[in-house]
Amino acid sequence: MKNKRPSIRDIAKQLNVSTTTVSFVLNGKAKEKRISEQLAEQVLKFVEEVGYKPNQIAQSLRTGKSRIISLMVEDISNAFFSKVARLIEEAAHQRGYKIIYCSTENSVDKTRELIRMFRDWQIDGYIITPPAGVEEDIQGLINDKHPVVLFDRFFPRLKTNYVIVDNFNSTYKAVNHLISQGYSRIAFVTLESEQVQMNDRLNGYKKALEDCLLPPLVKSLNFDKPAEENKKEITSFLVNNRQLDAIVFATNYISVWGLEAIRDITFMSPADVGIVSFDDHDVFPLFAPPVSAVAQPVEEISKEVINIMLKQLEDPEQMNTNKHVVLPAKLIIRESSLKKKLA
Amino acid sequence: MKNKRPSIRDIAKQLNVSTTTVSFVLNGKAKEKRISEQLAEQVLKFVEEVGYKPNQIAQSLRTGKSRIISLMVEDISNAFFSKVARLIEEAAHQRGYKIIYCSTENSVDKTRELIRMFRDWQIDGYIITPPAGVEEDIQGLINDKHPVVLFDRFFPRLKTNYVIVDNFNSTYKAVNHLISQGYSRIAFVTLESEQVQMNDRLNGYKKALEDCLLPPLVKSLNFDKPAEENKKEITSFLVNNRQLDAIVFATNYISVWGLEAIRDITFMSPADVGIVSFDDHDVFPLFAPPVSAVAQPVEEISKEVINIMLKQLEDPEQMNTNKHVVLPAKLIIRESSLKKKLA
DNA sequence: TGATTTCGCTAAAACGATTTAGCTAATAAT
DNA sequence: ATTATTAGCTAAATCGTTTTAGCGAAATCA
Repeated sequence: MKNKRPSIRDIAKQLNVSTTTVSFVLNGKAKEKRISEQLAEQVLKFVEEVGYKPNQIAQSLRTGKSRIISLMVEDISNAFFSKVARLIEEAAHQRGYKIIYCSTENSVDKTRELIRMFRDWQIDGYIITPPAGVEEDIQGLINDKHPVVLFDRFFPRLKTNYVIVDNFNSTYKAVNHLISQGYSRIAFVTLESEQVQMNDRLNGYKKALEDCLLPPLVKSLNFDKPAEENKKEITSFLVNNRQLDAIVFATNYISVWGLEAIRDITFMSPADVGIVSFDDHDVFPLFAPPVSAVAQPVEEISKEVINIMLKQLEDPEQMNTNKHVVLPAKLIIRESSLKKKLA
Repeated sequence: MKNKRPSIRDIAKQLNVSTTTVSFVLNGKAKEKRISEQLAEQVLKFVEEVGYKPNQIAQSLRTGKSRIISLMVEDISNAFFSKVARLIEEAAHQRGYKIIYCSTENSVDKTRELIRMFRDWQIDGYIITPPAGVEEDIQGLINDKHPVVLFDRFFPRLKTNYVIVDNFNSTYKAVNHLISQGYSRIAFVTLESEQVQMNDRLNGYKKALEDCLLPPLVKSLNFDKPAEENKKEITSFLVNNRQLDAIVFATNYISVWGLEAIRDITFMSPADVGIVSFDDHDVFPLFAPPVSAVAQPVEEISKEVINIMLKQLEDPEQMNTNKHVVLPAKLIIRESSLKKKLA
């Protein structure tokens, strides 16, 4: 049989004191509550000896705090998100918080259900990359004084904390880099999406071309469609626009689709076309040619996110103070975006 | 102010019944406990109306069940693990369970601490890819009647449920494939590791060579060292063994290191050497040449794992019944392991 | 009719912590 | 010597559920 763990009452009984006393000592309120040093020490020693650990559930029920933070990302199996998740998890653990991750899959319904579930669980805080359409649910969290930090994207109309990268300028620079390399028919492959970060990337692209009086060429995909279908979409887009000489992909997984598409097109080789991916990926250096990327500063993003979250948790005064962190992304130039010499 | 959610008492009061009654109805025990259909319906209707949801924490405290399963993987940012995690998460959600993931980083200390923490939290079940050295901690969980499922690896001396792939035969076949392609100086790059899955892969490799009277050539890396250092190790290994004509990498991230190493060696080109990676990766098809891989059946692994877990959770009779699932892995042959014609 | 069974419901005790309010004895003040 | 203060501790309420044991009224039985 599972032999029950000792409760605070067991401890109290064995020491012939009240649970109150034990609780005070354990919560470092011995001084404040005038428990004699002698007794306090005795309690601590005994607790250490028997290895007593307070029951977190009971503690949560009583205090209303769970020391759990939820981390809802678009897709945990995406390299960018899993990296951030890993870093946030680590930082949180060090501060005594647990993280529950999950993937929203950019679905409003799933996200909504998850938020509801977490609220039922009285989770302490919410770190979210929200899909378009959950604005009200986030507002609800804020209204009810739950600490919230958004990242990767945000809602312009919502007063929230968020951490993002400067999508507009990053993309602008990436496109400019291509132009400076001599590319002039530059396409942009993105998602049909209302999300700000996607829009900013698109606008950065458009602005860069506009500034150089070049025509934009945009292809939008549907996140919800299966990958295979999106690959085909890209393929026919490329086939129908043979004049293009460079492509910017708006996320790392779109890049992967796109590269597969290029591979499958006989008249096109990855060496013939300038490529920049938004979001870096461990393996991009290994492609032939290596793929240039706009790398988001994963460590800094994670650090900012968890800091804002912990600050809120530790000081309710700091609740939803509307912190906006915009970090620069870094253009990593690899061969794929360098103009090859003509034969 | 956070306006408090209604409690079961509030519901009871408003309906002029006891909390007991409400509880019975809510838990579907109306019939069994002889609550009149009329009243039962009334309660359900009202609960629906006001959108009452039981407080999960209180429920946990009372029942001792949290409906949370912990999922401890080696590294959540590794494609294999994050895929499995995502699938398990999805299946668990559908059955009303939450998942807490975390990364062990193959550290005994971190794993131990995590297990301790989860025990404090009275987590319902444990899904773990254990690092070597935590055998006793796992045994402790089992002794205390906690549902446990290991995957990716297991401890031969431990009576536990586990789900793995047939590492030995999968590797054996992969090496045989290389041999059949005409490669004869085949190296194996792996980790210094006591973990069974790594050993089995190594042994499968050795056996295949032995059967063909070919000499083995093994390089072992250290998981804890930084990636850069391991890349250098591989580089010097390759430089010192110029005679080799094919390599099997024991995990997908080792493959990535190895491919980088090859890229950096001037006299060697990925096209010149046969390559198979244990563990597939989304981007392997995109490499030049595309990388062959032993693909673990991610969906089936996840399905088996969560099924065994749920069976235990739902029927304590089924607790730790020592289920061993060994799934076949699939050799996916891409260009990298096909012998090129000599010029 | 009186005894027994069934029906429909509920009071109250858990679960394991925290916290408020207050008690007793010792010390200080008057 | 009486009162006020303080030191040192604790009883009991509370958080929101589940569940055991049982109560009164109606129905059934003898």
